[in-house]
Amino acid sequence: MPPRAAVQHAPATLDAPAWIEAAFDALAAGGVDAVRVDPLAKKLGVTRGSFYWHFTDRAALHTAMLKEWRKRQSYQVGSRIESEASDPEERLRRTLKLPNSSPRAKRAAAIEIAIRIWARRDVEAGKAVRHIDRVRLNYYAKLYGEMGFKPAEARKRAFMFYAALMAQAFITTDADTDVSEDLAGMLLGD
Amino acid sequence: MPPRAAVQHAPATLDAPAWIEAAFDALAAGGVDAVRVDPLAKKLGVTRGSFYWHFTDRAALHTAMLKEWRKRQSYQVGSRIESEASDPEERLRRTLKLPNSSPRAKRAAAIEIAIRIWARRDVEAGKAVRHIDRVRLNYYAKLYGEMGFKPAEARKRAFMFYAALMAQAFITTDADTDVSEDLAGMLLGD
DNA sequence: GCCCCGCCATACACAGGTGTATGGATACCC
DNA sequence: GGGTATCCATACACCTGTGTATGGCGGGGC
Repeated sequence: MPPRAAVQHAPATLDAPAWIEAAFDALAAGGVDAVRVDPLAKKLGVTRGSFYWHFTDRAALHTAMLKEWRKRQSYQVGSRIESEASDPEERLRRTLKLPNSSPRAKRAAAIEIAIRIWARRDVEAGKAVRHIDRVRLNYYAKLYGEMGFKPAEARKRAFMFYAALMAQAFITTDADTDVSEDLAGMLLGD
Repeated sequence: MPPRAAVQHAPATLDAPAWIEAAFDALAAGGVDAVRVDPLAKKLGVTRGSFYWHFTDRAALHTAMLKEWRKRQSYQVGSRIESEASDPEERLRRTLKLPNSSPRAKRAAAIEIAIRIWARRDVEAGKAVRHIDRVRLNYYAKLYGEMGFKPAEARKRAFMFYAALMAQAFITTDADTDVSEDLAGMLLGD
């Protein structure tokens, strides 16, 4: 037997979550169209026989990914920020810094972009995105509310905040200058 | 001969720009991977023979698209806004409304998203995006400068402005509520 | 020790896209 | 009105990916 290609810590047996994780990598790298069974199998060092055991379909993998993404609610809502920080302003400030922090966050941002363009043609992906957007905007608005803003103003500021957060992932600043400080200054006051 | 499929005003002879336009449609709909020769040919009512006459390659089409996109600088810089409006504030205000205006703008936004995710794996696309971001940020900063802000502050505000502009295309608000008014209020003052 | 079951490999048929080679049609030139 | 250049159709070989059917291999229960 040909030795199974050297992959990181390939567990003796491959489960569905492992496939989903690899699928997210492919998604981040090349969009939905890049999450294909055969390439994934090669990267995982197995054949498609494994895949079609855990999933009925390529579409099944896609829906599983969306379900998983919804569950994690990707970026940050209800994450450790919620537990670590106390006052709303500090929470927002930390949230704003996330995109520039870990490579894990960069991966999450890439996944986010991919899902958003995916949502243009897939109904389920669209539902997931709308759902997450609602959840996040409500959360930010809640925090701004706790800071003393009236509901209408809080919602506006929440949108601006969300916009600034996402823009850090989308806009390619020349150097990798960290603009989160400036953004915090404008959105939260110095 | 089978009658050439009924396509809108199909010119008797198909030139390279026509292929590129169709390619942009495909790009907006499904990303780079969706801009394929055979489907394009079918949609245009011709065979791939036509394509391979105008282009050497699929890659050649891609680079031609990037070149064209750079030329138009997509969204708005130096567009009719520049010629119609006089003062910088009014220019920014109009720019902010663009995403919610015409279906043409929506198409441009879709193309924009597609190119941005494309830029994650393609070097040339990455260069194009960085270039455009630089151009736009400089332009917005220039306008803010004309409004009286000092360079550093102008650059910060330019980023916020750009963020808000892009977010309108990326964030799916519940209804299609036009938030451009609120954004203008926060970014430009009421 | 046998059997069954979870997990994967192998092999097949098929669909769709790429690129090339070559021929055909049409218009234009003079 | 024959020749040439432009533009596209047709046909071919090839590759990549999908889904299915079937076989093989190991380990746990008893």
